[in-house]
Amino acid sequence: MICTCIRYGNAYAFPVSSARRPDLAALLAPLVRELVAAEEPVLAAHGLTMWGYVVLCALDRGEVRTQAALAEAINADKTRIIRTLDDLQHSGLIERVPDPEDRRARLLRITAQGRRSKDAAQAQIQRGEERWLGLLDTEERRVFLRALRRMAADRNDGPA
Amino acid sequence: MICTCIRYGNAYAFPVSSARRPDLAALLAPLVRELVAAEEPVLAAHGLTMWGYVVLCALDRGEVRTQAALAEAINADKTRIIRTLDDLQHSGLIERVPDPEDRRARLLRITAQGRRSKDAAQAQIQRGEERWLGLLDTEERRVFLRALRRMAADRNDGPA
DNA sequence: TATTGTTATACTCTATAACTATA
DNA sequence: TATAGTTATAGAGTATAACAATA
Repeated sequence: MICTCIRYGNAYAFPVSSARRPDLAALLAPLVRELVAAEEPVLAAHGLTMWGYVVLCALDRGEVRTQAALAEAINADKTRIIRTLDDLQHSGLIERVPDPEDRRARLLRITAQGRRSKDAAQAQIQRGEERWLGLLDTEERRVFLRALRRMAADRNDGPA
Repeated sequence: MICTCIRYGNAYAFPVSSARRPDLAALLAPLVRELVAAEEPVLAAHGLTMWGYVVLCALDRGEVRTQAALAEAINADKTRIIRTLDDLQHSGLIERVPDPEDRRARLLRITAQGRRSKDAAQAQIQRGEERWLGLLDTEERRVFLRALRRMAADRNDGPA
């Protein structure tokens, strides 16, 4: 699969099964890979890396402030976002200021420029997604996105 | 969230965007990761690795015979499936016989035992997928899977 | 003692190059 | 010369461990 499946954080090939219906992952994983492949040149054109874009999106949501919280929010190790933060800060896309209430922590914030870059990249990314969503009619598209959001939102609720 | 995206074959974190709607990849990638995480213990219980399962599924489809064709079919480098093939062969799940018409090539075939293992694992995997598909009603499920198959099938058709 | 951010190290997985034997 | 399969090497990306500063 991308057929790739993911363990640790690495990607593996996925089968397109011969069963009555293919495994969900076997359908989804190649699609994800294509979507990601389509995103990368767009991000590059906007001077962003994938991780950088991830961070900007998370900060723009405004739900995290510290590096530790950010790392958890994007499911990354706290050590592996540091370089990304360094670069984003150096480019003026984020700010990193000491937390006056906890001098160990540094508070992160997306800058106006960072938001502009992120929004511009995202707009182009979502236009590109029409290559796939355009295969669906209006009703299918509505149901698909609703279903997908529900399944994605179930993330933290499941029993195991 | 997985939040992982894929480049080369590696995984990256994905944003949950603040836009009108999240990026498709941001919705799909975490879901894929969860699906994969759910598959792994099942595969392990059946004595299979993810790559091994991928290979068995591909061979069971019967569309490829040589190692090179298999590698292409599962989007893997030809060098990185060899160990997997060695293991599968050693476990009696596949056969690898010289091609009488081209003595360079080795023809791959899933064995009856291999098919049993694959089918058993797949049945359990698809039962486990009900954790997600069960969130959809009958009509949603039908539309979702149809839409997904259409988008996944578009793989080789697109303009770029 | 625990936590935040950081750096340095080791490990996993992958791709690349090089080899052989055939074609 | 090109291709199928294989092996060995180097590289990218990640997690783990260890550290300083602060709580």
